[in-house]
Amino acid sequence: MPELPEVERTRLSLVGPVVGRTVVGVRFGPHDVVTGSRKPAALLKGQKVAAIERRGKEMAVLGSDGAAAGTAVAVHLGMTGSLRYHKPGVKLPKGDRHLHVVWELDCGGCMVFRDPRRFGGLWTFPDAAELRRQRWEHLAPDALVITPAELHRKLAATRRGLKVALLDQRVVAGLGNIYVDELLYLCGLHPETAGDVVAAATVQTMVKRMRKLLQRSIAAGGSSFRDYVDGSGQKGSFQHLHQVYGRAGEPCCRCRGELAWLLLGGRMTVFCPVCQPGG
DNA sequence: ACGATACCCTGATGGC
DNA sequence: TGCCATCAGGGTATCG
Repeated sequence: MPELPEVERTRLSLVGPVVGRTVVGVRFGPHDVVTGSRKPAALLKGQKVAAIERRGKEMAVLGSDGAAAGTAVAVHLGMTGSLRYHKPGVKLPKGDRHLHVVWELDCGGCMVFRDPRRFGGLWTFPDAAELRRQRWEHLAPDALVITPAELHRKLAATRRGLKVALLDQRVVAGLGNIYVDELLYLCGLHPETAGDVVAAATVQTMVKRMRKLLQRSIAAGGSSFRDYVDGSGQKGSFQHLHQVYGRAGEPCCRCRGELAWLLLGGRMTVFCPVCQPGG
């Protein structure tokens, strides 16, 4: 469930306590969630954390080895993943089978990757350039960065419905089920509207509203449903501002009509048939 | 190129 | 109280 706003909150909350720290040890849980080298050095042992970046729903923890470039770890939170910093002295629960990787830092604190459902994972690369090339090359521009012209070009190239197209990370990176439904509602667009019939001017409005939506959610700490928390354990509150997601059968905020739902691309899709006509 | 479907996995939920 | 069935969903893979 972590989408762009939740991943960005996680990143922001980790930058302070983790960037600049040196990784003095790496411990692994019982499940292997690492693709690529599992050597401690590949997971930044002995290196300083130089930066934590984000593209779409994906984070990258970049190491630096003195003057030399360090290794790089891509982190995807999947559905239930979290990346958290724990202060020195905080005891991790014993026997937690969902703790997958613990990075011990020179401050005495640690960073922990936990993911019960294991839809997320870690990918190690020799350096940041390799990570970007191998892992991020196929991703579209980030939803906060993409220009209307770029999005229009991608949508014009597909006949798929907007719901399915916007969930595709090769079209725009960072949107998931929640924010796509919210965005289409804000734009008054039916989720089955074919991508290639959307006018450039409409896409321009869409990009504006998308940025506003995502930035508002980031400001509210993201959306917490069951258990999403950021890197410091903080919950978000944007779920209280959702207008359609999770509200099928309830009244539309605008017209008071009943919100409908459809299964599109295997995803529960909630929309207002009156305010989002067509399809 | 697209839609449909299955898979990965576990916690939460609801019925009995 | 407990046991089962069901469901959710991001990404990937496969089939038609």
